[in-house]
Amino acid sequence: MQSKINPDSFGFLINDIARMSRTVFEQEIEAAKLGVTAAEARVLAHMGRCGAIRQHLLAESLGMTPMSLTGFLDRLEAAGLILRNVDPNDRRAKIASLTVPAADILSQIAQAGKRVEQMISAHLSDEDWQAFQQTALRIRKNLTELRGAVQPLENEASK
Amino acid sequence: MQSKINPDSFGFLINDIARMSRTVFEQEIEAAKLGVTAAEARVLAHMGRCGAIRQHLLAESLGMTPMSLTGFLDRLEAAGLILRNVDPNDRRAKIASLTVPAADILSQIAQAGKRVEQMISAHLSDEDWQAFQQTALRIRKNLTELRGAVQPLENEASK
DNA sequence: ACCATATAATAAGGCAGGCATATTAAATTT
DNA sequence: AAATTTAATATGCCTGCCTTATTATATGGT
Repeated sequence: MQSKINPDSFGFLINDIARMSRTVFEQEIEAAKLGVTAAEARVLAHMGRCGAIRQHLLAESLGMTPMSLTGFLDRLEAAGLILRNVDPNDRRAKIASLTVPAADILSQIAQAGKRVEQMISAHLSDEDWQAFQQTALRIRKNLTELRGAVQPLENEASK
Repeated sequence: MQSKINPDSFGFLINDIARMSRTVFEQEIEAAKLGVTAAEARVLAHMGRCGAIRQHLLAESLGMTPMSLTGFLDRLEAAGLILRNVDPNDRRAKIASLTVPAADILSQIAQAGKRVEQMISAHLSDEDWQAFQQTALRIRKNLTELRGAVQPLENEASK
């Protein structure tokens, strides 16, 4: 009846994997002297997929607040990897885009990612690995939907 | 040839899941008013599994530096959830152990974890879920071994 | 027995990845 | 034209983690 907790339960397990694989990934990136962190790489990767995009949309696609994204973009801009241009259709907005040098970085990030993937998937059959990724995609979808469905409070009540 | 990066690759995917599930977990814990963070909960969980243990061993089992652990233990001690006693066999060392009130917290953490697990595994068959966890365990093992095998540098060279 | 070295915890301080709140400028609605 | 909403940002905070000392104690070599 005392509900023994165990550190192999889902949350801890996923967390461990994320933490350790980020460490490995960052070591790879460090070794490649790219000068970006894993989180910054994630921003670049999304930008690579989306193309030029307004910041708030990019933030949404990354699942972070616009303010958090601002910090990343500040650093990436300082590193010459992205540009911020005023949106001609809405002068409040800025459109973030990758610079030419970013392409090379992006490709090296991808390679580092693949090396890490290989290390991580050692001793796993291809089927198991595929299945794992499929399930992971489904889980992320569940989580995304969960997040979308959370705010049924705080609309009413003032005024 | 241009090695298109995509944000569904392993690293980003795992990271997304970890981040989002930690958020959900923290919301659950917040709602339960336990007064601990997810990372603190992880420390408690490991302590629950290990029993009374020297700090540096606990840190190792958690994959963090002893100094990082010190901070966690400071907070947990202040919250009355753990004790630090001098090891009678080595007065430099301290042995961390759970207090009686921690048992209740631990059990509530476990319940919160289970609720999150249910949310996350929605729409998944039991087989898929089991397989996922098995693979995840294997992956963590790979990562742990990787970490163990990393430091073949920095011993020689001085003096 | 004494010294050198190694080890356990900790203090101090830093960095990254978030967040919430408030501000400013521009767009949109009325 | 005024009120409201929206896009980005400034400021300042928290948490998780690290590195580099520092202090106290153990331990091994001679």
